[in-house]
Amino acid sequence: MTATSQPTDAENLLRLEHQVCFALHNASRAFGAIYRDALKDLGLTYPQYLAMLALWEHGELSVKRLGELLRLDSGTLSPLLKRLEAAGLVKRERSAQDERSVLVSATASGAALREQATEVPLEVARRTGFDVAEMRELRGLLGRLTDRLDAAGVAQEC
Amino acid sequence: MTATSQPTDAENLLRLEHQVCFALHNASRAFGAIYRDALKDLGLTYPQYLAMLALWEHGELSVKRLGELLRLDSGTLSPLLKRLEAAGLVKRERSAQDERSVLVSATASGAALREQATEVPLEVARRTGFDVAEMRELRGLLGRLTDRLDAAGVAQEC
DNA sequence: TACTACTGAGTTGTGCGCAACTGAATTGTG
DNA sequence: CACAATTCAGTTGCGCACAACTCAGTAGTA
Repeated sequence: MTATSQPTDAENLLRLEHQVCFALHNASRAFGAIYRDALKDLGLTYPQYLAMLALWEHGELSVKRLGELLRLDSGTLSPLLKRLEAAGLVKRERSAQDERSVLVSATASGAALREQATEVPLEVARRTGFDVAEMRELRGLLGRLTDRLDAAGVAQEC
Repeated sequence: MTATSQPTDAENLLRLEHQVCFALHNASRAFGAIYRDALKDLGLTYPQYLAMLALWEHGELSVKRLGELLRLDSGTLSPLLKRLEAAGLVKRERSAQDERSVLVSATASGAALREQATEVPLEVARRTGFDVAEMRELRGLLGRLTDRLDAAGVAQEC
């Protein structure tokens, strides 16, 4: 570090960028800890919970479509869905129209879990004491950031 | 969704917080993809890069102190540090004062990597095109959120 | 001093995330 | 029609994150 000179705008920017990325990483993990605890009665991890939310909301989904909704590829989804299937929450079957595609849907017991799952966001909200306006603002910032990062990630191939 | 009735406050809140956590998760992964690409020439992952940043800034650190700085426990740090040691970037030795403690420091080659690493945040900044005001705001929101989540996680034990 | 409690690092096991790959089914094109 | 290119799901391998545990070293206490 140059002790005598003022930090330049560029240096401040780099520092800020690093702090934002690290803060994002930490906030995501801290949130994970809250959900891990709130979800342990259901026997679900957070990614499994997201998959069930998608199936509850949309009904039957192909692995591909589910991956688009959750931003996950088959390398992550296939084993996750196998675990949900082993737990009896989900059914998988090849599509008759396109034999490459696998259709995933909640079983009766998976659908029944939805009732119990409504407690989860209530519990999370209770424990975190959210400020609605702040969360709305945060969501907006995160959405814009993710869009820009995705664009930067794709643009790299040019 | 009940098409005829207004969503209740509870439904709004739940919907909102679900999106925030998911948005956080996605933004963190999108950032990870950018860093993964920017770091591949250095042969470092993002968590390894964070560990090197801490060692460059503070010099020799115990595993415990490093874990406090990065918010990681020995279950994550021990194998990570072993990989950095195998790559020749880091040295580990038992403390003479307290034989339980292991002191970690950058080797000559680890220190040399610092020069090359200065390109990383430049590359990330170039590709993401940050809005400084937005990033500053995001950092603040994320910090407050993490504090609240940590407090909620610890408070659970009461 | 002996005994207990605690601390710090490491190990094991599980699940997520991602890259790289395989293999089967489908689509497009000559 | 035949053959190449593409699509979709799954597998393998690696690293991170975390819980639960072990073990050695240290500190506190009767």
